[in-house]
Amino acid sequence: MPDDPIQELLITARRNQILDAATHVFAEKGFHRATIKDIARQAGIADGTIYTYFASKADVLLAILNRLNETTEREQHFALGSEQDLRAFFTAYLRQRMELLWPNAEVFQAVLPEVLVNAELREMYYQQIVMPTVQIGERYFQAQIEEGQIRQVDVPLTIRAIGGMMLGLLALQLLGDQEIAAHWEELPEVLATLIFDGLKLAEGNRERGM
Amino acid sequence: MPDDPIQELLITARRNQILDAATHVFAEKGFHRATIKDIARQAGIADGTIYTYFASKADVLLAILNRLNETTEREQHFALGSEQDLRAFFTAYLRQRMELLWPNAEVFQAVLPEVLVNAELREMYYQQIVMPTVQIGERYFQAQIEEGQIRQVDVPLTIRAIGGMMLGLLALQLLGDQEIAAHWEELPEVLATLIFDGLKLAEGNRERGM
Amino acid sequence: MPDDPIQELLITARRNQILDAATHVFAEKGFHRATIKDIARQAGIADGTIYTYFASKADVLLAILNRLNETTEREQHFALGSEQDLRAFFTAYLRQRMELLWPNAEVFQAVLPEVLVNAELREMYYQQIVMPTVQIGERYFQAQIEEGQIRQVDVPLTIRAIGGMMLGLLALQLLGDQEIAAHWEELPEVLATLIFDGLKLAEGNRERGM
Amino acid sequence: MPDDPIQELLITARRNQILDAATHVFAEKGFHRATIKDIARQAGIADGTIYTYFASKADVLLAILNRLNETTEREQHFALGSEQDLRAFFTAYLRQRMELLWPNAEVFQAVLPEVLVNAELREMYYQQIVMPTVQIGERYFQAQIEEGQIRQVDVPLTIRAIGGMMLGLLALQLLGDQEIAAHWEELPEVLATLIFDGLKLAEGNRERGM
DNA sequence: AATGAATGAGAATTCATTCAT
DNA sequence: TATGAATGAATTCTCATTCAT
Repeated sequence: MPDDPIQELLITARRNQILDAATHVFAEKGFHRATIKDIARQAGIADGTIYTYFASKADVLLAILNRLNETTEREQHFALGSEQDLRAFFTAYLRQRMELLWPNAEVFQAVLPEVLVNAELREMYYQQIVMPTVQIGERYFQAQIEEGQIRQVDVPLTIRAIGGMMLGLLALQLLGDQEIAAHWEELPEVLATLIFDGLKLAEGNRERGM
Repeated sequence: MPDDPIQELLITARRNQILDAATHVFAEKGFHRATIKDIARQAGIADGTIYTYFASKADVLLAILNRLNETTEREQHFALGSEQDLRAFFTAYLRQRMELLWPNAEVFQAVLPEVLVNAELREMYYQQIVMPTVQIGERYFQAQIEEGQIRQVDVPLTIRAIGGMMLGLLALQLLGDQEIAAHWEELPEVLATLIFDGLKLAEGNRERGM
Repeated sequence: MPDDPIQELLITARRNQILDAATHVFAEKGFHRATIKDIARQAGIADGTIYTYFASKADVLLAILNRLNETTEREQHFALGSEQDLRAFFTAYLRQRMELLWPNAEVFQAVLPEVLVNAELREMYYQQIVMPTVQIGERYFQAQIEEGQIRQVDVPLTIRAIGGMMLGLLALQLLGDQEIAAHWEELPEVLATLIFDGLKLAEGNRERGM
Repeated sequence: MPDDPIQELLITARRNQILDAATHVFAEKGFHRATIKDIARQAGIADGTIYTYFASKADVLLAILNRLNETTEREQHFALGSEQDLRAFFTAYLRQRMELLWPNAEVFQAVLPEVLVNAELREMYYQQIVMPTVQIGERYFQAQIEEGQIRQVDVPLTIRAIGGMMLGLLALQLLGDQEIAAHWEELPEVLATLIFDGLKLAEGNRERGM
């Protein structure tokens, strides 16, 4: 009975149905303003049913976070360093990062505000989502520096700057910025150029004011 | 009574006392978990007194946001472009941005989560705080490009990338990142270099692997 | 189907299985804190199955009460007055009363609290369990008095005093009294002496202070 | 402010108002069936007000128990052993016990069922109410035996038998027994005679069948 | 008959807000 | 103006009961 694979499937499906509904409602109203009734209605089930699958409202948020964690882990496995052209690689890397963040924008909107405010969730989010991502980047950057592909930089701070930039851009979009929303396809290119080439004029152009 | 300047002063002082208390409590527990009782106790006054100065709990948050807005406006007026060396200017600019954000970290922690979740506040925050800052940056970048000081870039996205980076770094720190907290003095330098020079090797170093 | 004796047996067995489980759980947690799930788990069946045998949770308690009633009735039929020695008779009588009460202590703990609080159950318990027992005692005492075996007493109150004593001692034990639990074997003797001889000194001992 | 004697008085009065209401409602419906709304309505206040004075519904019950404890303690101080005639003393003693129990019948009905079912309350009730009463009795009985006033008996069990008798008679009345309710004035006399003289015929009457 | 997921009524509790003092 | 007790609407969660499988 407990290991009946069909049961298992039904349970997983129902859990996901609830998590989808909760993500939507949390993103719309925030964790606290969203009521169990809201989530149940959105999921098309009765209030009580939620408690068959989750211990509490907080547990629902936790499960959303865990699902995000799984997604993050899965998508983290991409072929780093297979590119020849470093700028092209950066573009690809940033595009992949964005393709992880943007489609999950609703999830972040649902989860971030509460994470920022709840010490326990904060710790969990930082350990399970932020840190692993940061570490992958650090390892890769260190390798690139050692291979002489990129300039000597303060790796930890630089990685955080780049990661923070992605997170910050997402936040600006969540805050209602239309520019980012309208041009997000171009963002990887723009960011890659910014990060790789910097703002300063190319060597040859300096005198010519271009 | 209404125009008595001493009265006015007392009222402002009491309002600020309450806002300070509320900022602290909101940052610690979040807007919803923080109760009027918490704020009153922190401010050393009675619950009811808060309602002499603010119409509602939401109004207290709004007032925190407005006070932040005033701070932002005041500090926004800095002498742009007075620097000769552009990298030095960037360092100074980023340092000034950070000096606006970091000491107000508690305010942001108090305000951001709720702003991300409340459409009305979001609109207000975006119009009054994000947009003005972005526009100042846009105007300045445009000027620099036209003067041939920096490379041709997509100004709106680049500005947002840089602003987002600051916001994102703040967010990472709020999420508990120790690296940023420990090295925030060095951040302006590191970021200025990253943004101005990029990651790619300096021209002369390319073959030598440095 | 309805009169199939094997069916009947199965049904009775299942009902008793549920009643045993419920008695245990009610005694442990009380009627209200005990859930249908608790009872079902204790009985090793599914929640819903209970409703095949009982109309409601209250009905389960009622059935426990009725089963207690049957037990009481059955054990009530003992040979009164067959003893010669009246003190020996009393000892035997009290021992028999206690042997009815003590092994059913769990049942009383399950049932009493709710009976004390529920007018309907109270009425039922009083009519079906208390009254019959009291009446048997009254009839017997009356006979003893008429036969000149015991002193003239207020029969109804005396009977209630003795019955109450048994009930009260059980209650004290349920409340956690170790003395009673440790010495219940001696109780019939002690009580018989108390009730039959009283506390006062035997005639011959009065002067000698013993 | 915290030690303002008028405030203190108001608080005590309001607490007692709530405890009176709760006692009534608990006695009528039992702890679990009684809702906070019931208690509030009975007390003529709003639901929430109860939580200004008590931490929870369980805390209200606890407070009823503590108030009972205070009453018990206060009334326990009576002049034991001042009587000459032992039978008269017993009558007085039992009357005093009953005058403690009977007017508080509602309190017992409110409290006993839950006490019987809740391990924590049980422990508390036993330690604070049952044990002190038992110990006073034990000490007194021991003294009487040593003075040669009463027969050698098993003191602990005898005391419990007498105390249990009182408790059991109260229980029988709570169960709806009319006989006890109608004759409770006579009970001390009847019980004193029963306990002191026992049921057996007075010496001289044995042969004459009286 | 047995199961146990789903239901939704009901209860305890919280807390923003009011208002008499 | 300041106070804080009182209010009661709103919310989370529980659990007896139902019913499709």
